[in-house]
Amino acid sequence: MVEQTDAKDERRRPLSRERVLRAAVELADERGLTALSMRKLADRLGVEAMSLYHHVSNKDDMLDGMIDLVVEEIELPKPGDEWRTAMRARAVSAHDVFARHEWAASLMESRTNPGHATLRYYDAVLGCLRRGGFPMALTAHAFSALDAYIYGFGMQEISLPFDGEEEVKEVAEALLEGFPVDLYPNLYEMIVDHALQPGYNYSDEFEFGLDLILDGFERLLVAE
Amino acid sequence: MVEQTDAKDERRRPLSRERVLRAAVELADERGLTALSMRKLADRLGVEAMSLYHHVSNKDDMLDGMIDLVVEEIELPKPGDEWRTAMRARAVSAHDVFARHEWAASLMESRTNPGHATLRYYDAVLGCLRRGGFPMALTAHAFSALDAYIYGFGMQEISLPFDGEEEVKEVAEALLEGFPVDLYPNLYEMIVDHALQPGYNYSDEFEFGLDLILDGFERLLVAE
DNA sequence: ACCTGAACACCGTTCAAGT
DNA sequence: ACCTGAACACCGTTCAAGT
Repeated sequence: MVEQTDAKDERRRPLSRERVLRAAVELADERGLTALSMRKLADRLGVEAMSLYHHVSNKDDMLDGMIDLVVEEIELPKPGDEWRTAMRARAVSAHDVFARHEWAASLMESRTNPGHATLRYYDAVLGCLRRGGFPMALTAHAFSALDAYIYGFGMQEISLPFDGEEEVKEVAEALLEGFPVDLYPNLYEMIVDHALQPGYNYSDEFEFGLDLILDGFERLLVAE
Repeated sequence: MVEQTDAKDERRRPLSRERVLRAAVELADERGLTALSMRKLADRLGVEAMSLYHHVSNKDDMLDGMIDLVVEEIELPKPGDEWRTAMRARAVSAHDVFARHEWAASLMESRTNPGHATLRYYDAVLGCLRRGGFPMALTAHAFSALDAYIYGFGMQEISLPFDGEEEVKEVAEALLEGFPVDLYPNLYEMIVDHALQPGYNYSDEFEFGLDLILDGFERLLVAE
């Protein structure tokens, strides 16, 4: 009579779209998007692959659903906050979310079927800028620039072959063995004299660029 | 004895890594990355799939090679040009290249094995900034911000379900049939009162954001 | 040296059949 | 209503065999 939630019971619970999507996100987080097959996902849910098709119409539909689940994690700009505070917070939050779900940034931009969470997110961002006094054209500029930057940075970051400050050094030092300094002198200088110096952390670059863009729009807004 | 270069002769020419990669880029351009399989590529080259493995070690290696071929098309910053002119030109060129090869931006950021063209491209960009008077830290900031923006914008753009001004309107108007205005009022306003107005062209947003970022770095540079 | 046929271990998806 | 077994048309890749 005690409530049981161990793995066996979990497996016995009936499938639902929600449960399928959550398991898919989990699998993609753990093993990457290429390891996410309908068959392996079914396996993890203790079910046959074909059963999944009762809850998602196909793999594309499933990917769309996964994206929407991830976007739900992004902190929406709070209606009371000043536009700059709110935009900064949502950008940092989006960046965190993309770091938690490394497969998401690239997938998000290649899908063309935004779900409810995505539409609500976009709407909230636009609303925040408009309430902050942005005219229509400037709102479009800011939306486009910030979004491009946030996704672009997220993708850049996950393509780096390391996590954290420690690992950077190991990887870089291995890579620099036999590095053709004469061919790429500026790259060499950047890595050795800057990126490998103590205190440098690539992920700090995100907020630097973000603030630079926000500064730019603030300047344009007061000039209107 | 006349030189013949029709399809049949083309097919009979021996395979080479170069020829495989060029055909792969062509196929991805025409039919998208998901349609690029080793088997279909072999077909197009008039050969069996297994023959490709004499020229690329596997599909990953092939993807790396394709990226490098595409990066080669990006105009390198000219050593004589002032940093801002050169950075603007290379950003616009990169943006053009990603528009020509829609599959490339997302693929580029997910690969971790940069080839010669990619390393040379990065090196040239860094060199341009350094020669322009950028201190090391600011060079890293500018490189990171510009790259994130360029790739991010490229991905955003290709995910839009239309090409050109005409088609925007058709797609948008179809989409707005039954659009839940009350749920997403700001999105609705943006689409109807701005994006669908004559003269609006999404791809113009690229240069707006680019100039804003370049402005920001110019300001920081003179303040140094 | 370069290409191939057959095979292996995978995919997504359909459909008729089971409970 | 929900799940499954068998099947289909695909994948990338290996390997021994052909020229």
